[in-house]
Amino acid sequence: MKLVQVISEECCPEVLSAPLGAGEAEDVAAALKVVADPARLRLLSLISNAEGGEACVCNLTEPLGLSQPTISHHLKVLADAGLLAREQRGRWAYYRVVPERLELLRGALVTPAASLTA
Amino acid sequence: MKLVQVISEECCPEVLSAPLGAGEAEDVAAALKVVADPARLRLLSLISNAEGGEACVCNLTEPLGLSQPTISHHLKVLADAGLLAREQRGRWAYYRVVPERLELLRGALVTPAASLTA
DNA sequence: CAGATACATCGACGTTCGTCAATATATTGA
DNA sequence: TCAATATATTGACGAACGTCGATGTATCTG
Repeated sequence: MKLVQVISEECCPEVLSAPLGAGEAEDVAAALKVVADPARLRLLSLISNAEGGEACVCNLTEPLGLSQPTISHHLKVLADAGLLAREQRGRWAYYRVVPERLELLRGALVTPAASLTA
Repeated sequence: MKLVQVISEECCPEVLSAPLGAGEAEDVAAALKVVADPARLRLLSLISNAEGGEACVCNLTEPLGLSQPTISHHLKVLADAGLLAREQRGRWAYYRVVPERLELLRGALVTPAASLTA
């Protein structure tokens, strides 16, 4: 997961605003790929709607119906992409959504018409 | 590619606004997966910035450096997802971006804070 | 220190996906 | 009708990805 660094640094240019270079396209695609997974979308959704806006792994394993290693894996992917913040408290690891990062992703999908409207 | 129908019909709920069900998560993920590919992002970008906002396959093969069948494949994926409109004129097939569909995708990634601001 | 709990990492397996060469289909023009 | 052009479809291959069981690591408790 080396893409993560790239994502954190310069992602994401608006796809429709100017012809996308090969490198830019890969960066944006990598960033979108993180979110283009049902399990990870549900994790974002569940954490965002949890009490206090945060949740530990133990709260997420059951509702998703996936194994604990799988949940941990997805949380790591999301955290590496900057979409989740991780905080260790005792033996629990609490995750919370980083909305700014999601907004950056949204920005990549802006349409020229919508930009003028805003 | 049966997902296409689903996408066209009811996609996409806001991920962070309410706990996402398994089915909804799969729908949104499928819709995002269409866009989470470097070649398809460049196609959207090139077509959007082409003269008249449209382009035929012959104009897209060279700049992407991919084979004609691969370009046709990606165009079909994008068109099936409703992100591109296809029009046959003579022996050429012209594609143009459907901005509304992209906006729908953006809507799925809205953050609660951003919704209030808007 | 020993056991239990919460989470991360590792290694492996099956599936999905992007890509291409080969071929099929369709439209134009001579 | 026949050749040429533009695009779509098919079949196959390799790489990437999601998933799991087994194991490792860290923290708390008695």
